[in-house]
Amino acid sequence: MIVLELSNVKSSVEALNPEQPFEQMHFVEEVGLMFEMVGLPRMSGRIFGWLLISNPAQQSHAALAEILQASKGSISTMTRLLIQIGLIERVSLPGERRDYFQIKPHAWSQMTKQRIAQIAAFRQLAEKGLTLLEDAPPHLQKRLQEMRDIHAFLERELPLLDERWELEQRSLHQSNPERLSQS
Amino acid sequence: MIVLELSNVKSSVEALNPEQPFEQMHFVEEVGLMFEMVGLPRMSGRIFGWLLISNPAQQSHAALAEILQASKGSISTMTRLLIQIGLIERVSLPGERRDYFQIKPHAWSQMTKQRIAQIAAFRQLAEKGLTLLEDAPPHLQKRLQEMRDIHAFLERELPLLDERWELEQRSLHQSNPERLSQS
DNA sequence: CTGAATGTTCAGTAATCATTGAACAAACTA
DNA sequence: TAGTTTGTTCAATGATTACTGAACATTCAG
Repeated sequence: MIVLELSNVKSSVEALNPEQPFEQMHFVEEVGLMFEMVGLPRMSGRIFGWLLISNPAQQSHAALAEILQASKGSISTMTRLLIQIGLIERVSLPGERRDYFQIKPHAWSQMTKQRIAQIAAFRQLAEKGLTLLEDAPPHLQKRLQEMRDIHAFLERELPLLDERWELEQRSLHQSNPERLSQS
Repeated sequence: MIVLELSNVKSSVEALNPEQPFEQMHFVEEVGLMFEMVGLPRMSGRIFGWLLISNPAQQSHAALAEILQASKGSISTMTRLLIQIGLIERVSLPGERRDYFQIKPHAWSQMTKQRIAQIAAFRQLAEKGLTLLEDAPPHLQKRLQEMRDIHAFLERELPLLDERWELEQRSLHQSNPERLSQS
């Protein structure tokens, strides 16, 4: 007879108000759907969604599998993906064998960088198209010129926008240093 | 015995330099792959890609099916999708029964608008998550606050960026009025 | 060493999504 | 009216992708 000890794994959900878990899982599902809309696997979105609201912020491999009702394999693959695209990170506590995952601070500027890369790819495609039309009448070239120009514009401007965001954030945290983390 | 009259349909490709078609179809495939990366059906990308380089810029239903080796059904569904998301438009010539499609001018600011809508959805999700954590310690809320704040920032700034683009374009075309379409 | 705990990899499957092709509809011609 | 052209819809197929679960590592404890 085998008795599994799961108490440590369940606590994260059951320690809460019994009304909460349902809403939490609903949130997790919604993040899953959003990720799917952006072209990422739904399960990667579920993991990310849970890490956004979990307590504590660090969650183990096993805890994720238990709460999201997913196989170990799935968790392993999807956390690898999320780490690779810069949205979460692995944290290992000293003296602990198991790994934990958490949302990576500034995960979002990582996403912005990816978007910029995509925009660059679109600009390059437009340029490739223009070389195909180099002998064509100008009115036929216009379509691709517009595509190239707007992507070049965004490629130039989005990094500046990101920089401005970083600056705003930094100055905000200076005038308000760590007040949030006391309570 | 049935004889199909296809000559009118083939002309669009065969009228060109015999080296070109291969490169053209390569371009079309690349656009297809890009669309797939962004989460849209590959065939919709092929149609869009061909409409970027086709001569004339307007292409009929039948011409698209022939050149892209796709079924009528596929073309019908995918053009509907592309019209719905604002990337192409249907043009009908007076006295002609068939419809033509072409790249919609300013297709790209349409795409920007969609991106902004997606960003708004992410911000709303973050807010929903924050209400789940309203009684949680502040350090747990930070993850979602960062998510909300950056998306609110982009939601505010991207429309301004788009406006600036429109302005730049308009002033460019005033100082250089239609010079491109003479040649 | 053996056994337990933790992760990863990968072959097989389940589910999803794009695409086809045939049936249908509408609009014009004769 | 019947026949032709043009386009749409939709059930069925094919292809792709996510996901599982079992086998395989690795590391620690005894």
